[in-house]
Amino acid sequence: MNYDGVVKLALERGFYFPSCEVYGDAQAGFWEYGPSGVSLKNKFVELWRRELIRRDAMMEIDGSQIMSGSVFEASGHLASFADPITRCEKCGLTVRADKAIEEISNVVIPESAEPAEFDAAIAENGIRCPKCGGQFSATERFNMMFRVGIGPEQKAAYLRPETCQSIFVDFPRLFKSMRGRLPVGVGQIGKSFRNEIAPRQGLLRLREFYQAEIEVFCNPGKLDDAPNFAEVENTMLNLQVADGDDAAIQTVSCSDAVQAGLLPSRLVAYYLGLLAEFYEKTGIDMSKSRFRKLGQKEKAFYAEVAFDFEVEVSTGWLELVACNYRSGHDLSGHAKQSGEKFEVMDGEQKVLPHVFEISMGIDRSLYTILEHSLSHDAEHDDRTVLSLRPYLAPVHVGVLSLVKKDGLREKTDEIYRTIRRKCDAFLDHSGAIGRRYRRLDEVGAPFAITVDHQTLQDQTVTIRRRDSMEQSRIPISEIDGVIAEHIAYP
RNA sequence: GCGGAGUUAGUUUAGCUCGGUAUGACGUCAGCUUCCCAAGCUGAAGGCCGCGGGUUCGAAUCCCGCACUCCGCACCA
Repeated sequence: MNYDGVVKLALERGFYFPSCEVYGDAQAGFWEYGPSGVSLKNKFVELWRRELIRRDAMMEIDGSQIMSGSVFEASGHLASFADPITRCEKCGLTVRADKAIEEISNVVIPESAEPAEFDAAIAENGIRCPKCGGQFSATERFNMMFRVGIGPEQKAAYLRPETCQSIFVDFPRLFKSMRGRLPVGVGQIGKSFRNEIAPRQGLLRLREFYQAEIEVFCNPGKLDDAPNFAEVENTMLNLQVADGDDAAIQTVSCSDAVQAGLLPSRLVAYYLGLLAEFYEKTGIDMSKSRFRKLGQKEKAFYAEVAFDFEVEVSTGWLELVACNYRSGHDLSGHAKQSGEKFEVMDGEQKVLPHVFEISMGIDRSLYTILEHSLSHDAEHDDRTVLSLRPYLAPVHVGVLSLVKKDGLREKTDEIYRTIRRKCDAFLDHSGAIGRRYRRLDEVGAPFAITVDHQTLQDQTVTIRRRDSMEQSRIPISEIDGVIAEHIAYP
């Protein structure tokens, strides 16, 4: 399916839609999830918990979305998260000062330089607007963090631009109170906020978005220990280590990737393996995925080695997860800024842990799942089918009466009441039976149970499968078990 | 943020050139049919035509501004 097809489904079936849409002053980059979207998201998050948090015995926290200025001084976001920008006074073209200077005159000025240095370089090299030849204005810093004022004095604080800072700040307490031992992962699901210049493409580029982040704290001297590495040694990864979008992608096992030096350590390979196994279970087409090694210029300011997990969708390659080896950047920054001690004991050794991060975009992941799962079934009147994995389906089972009269409605209601607390069931009496099946196909419901006249005689119902459209009869007493078995997480 | 295209019911769409408050389809709801795979019959609801201003006796239609959506550039910590 393509982008427009997913958006149409999202609007028609309550997956997601623009925020504040009834008002003219609604801002771009804000979308909300409807009932189907929330149900899908909750199930996705549960899968993430199972496959990453619980599987690796990580801790999960839930931190504040508003954090103090010191946090972002220490993290480097106040300095590095702000782009130096300048604007053409004639045509209004806005460019990054450092990039424009480098492209036009080959003079390299670090991104973190003072605005006056950019202005000086622009004047010295006679740099003018590449589009219209106009004069550039004085360079300013545009920070992508949303600033908020706390209390009557409006003290400065910020909406977090990534969830992980609470994990770093909380690390000393977590390690002590939860009896941590290296390596240890700490995860968090939550919202992050970035003042994007041009948000676009719905869930793919938001100003307010969900992240599922994991920070693995490890002893930098023991990056090849990875105690559970054997679990993923045969897990296959699509790796793209050379520069360039079209560079070759090699499909190798985690252990081969380490041996061949494609990945820097067993620790990194282990977590990429877990991540690949997780995404396999979301139903995303893994043959359209890659772990792309980022070049020096693409990496975030805090990253030493970075791999993006990307998936091909109709609009191109889409980054779903950033995997960054952040080294000691964060903990040493917070240690210095706060005066708190962030070193911990690893056996007999006192170490400042390094951090390997798995920073997942939930909204983008959900979009990708929808796009890869949505199709038209040409063999059956072009029916629209959302072939979600059963455990991710917003509705697990539709409960239908073949017809409403002769007591079938009442019998159907009774069955619905008994199963609705055990799974996501949807009751429907109205319209032709075939239309109700098709409607369930569109929200991805893997099963439909239909009550007919035979039900009243022998206490059996038909169960219809979304993908094969096959039907079979089962006793009412077995509905619970059959549904539970098929919607269980893998 | 720059340039381009667009915005009409839940979705999709006609009407805009040549101003007179809007068309069809799908969907939804109620009833009939009682039929196990959409598009059968009857009926209904749903739009101040993105928002604001201007021109006009009168604006979906013409003009201006803004917002949003998509595409290209830039941006993506």
